[in-house]
Amino acid sequence: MYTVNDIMNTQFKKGVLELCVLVLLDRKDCYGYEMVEEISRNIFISEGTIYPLLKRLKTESLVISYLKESQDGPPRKYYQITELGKEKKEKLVAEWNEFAMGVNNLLYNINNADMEGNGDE
Amino acid sequence: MYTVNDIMNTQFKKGVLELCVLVLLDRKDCYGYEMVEEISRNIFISEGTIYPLLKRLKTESLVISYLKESQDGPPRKYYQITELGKEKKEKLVAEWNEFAMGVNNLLYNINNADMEGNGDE
DNA sequence: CAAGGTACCATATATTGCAAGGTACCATTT
DNA sequence: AAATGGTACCTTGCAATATATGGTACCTTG
Repeated sequence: MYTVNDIMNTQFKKGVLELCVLVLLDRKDCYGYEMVEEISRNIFISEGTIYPLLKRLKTESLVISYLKESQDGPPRKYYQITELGKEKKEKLVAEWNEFAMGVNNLLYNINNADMEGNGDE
Repeated sequence: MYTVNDIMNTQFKKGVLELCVLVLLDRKDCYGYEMVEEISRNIFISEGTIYPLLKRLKTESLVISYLKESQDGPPRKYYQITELGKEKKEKLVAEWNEFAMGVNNLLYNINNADMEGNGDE
């Protein structure tokens, strides 16, 4: 079921799954189980993680949900991203990019101390 | 003092700071306060974060420490990476790269469902 | 009707970053 | 000499979140 090795550092994921879910939902409506499968293609995720997350997103009005019958099992609860959710997504994407760049700078020893000549305190 | 905006998602950092510290120490011995300054050039980090982290790394024998006098203030506690620490660093770097790639795949909609034709369950 | 896949959910736990607060050294200023 | 501010260390309590675990229920197939 899970295609990515599960030894991946759990801590790395903190905060990123919210981003991943919002990105997926910005493409199309999805139900929880489906998102676990999608995300699992790239990073390991447990089923027990997605449902509390979706609940939180709904509480924060970043998504809404509706039920839909299924032939393969019980009814599916589809989630749809809201305008607020889209804004949040954009923000998270920007933060992620900045963050990932910062980490890579540190890993590759790119010292940008000189690049910020303006004392911005 | 802190050059990176502090609105960056706190959760993103989980687990990454350990990686950053080990990478810095793999280049040269550092003391805590110094590492906060170095890391802060790229991602925000609070002083209250580094000392418990260093303590943990020491407990896990990933680093050792020694004191050294300073003209600028109280004695500095320098940290030095161990062989075990270097192994851990390599592992974390690899995990980080895999993870960051996975997230980017999701963000850029690179569907690698076809790339793993072997049903490996 | 039993088994297994699909699909949902809740609870308890562990990890870890941060804020807040504290101690102490040193140089400069008043 | 006293006050100030920067350097440098540390601890405690809190908040956020991924996971394990366990549960319910639908549907198909043997």
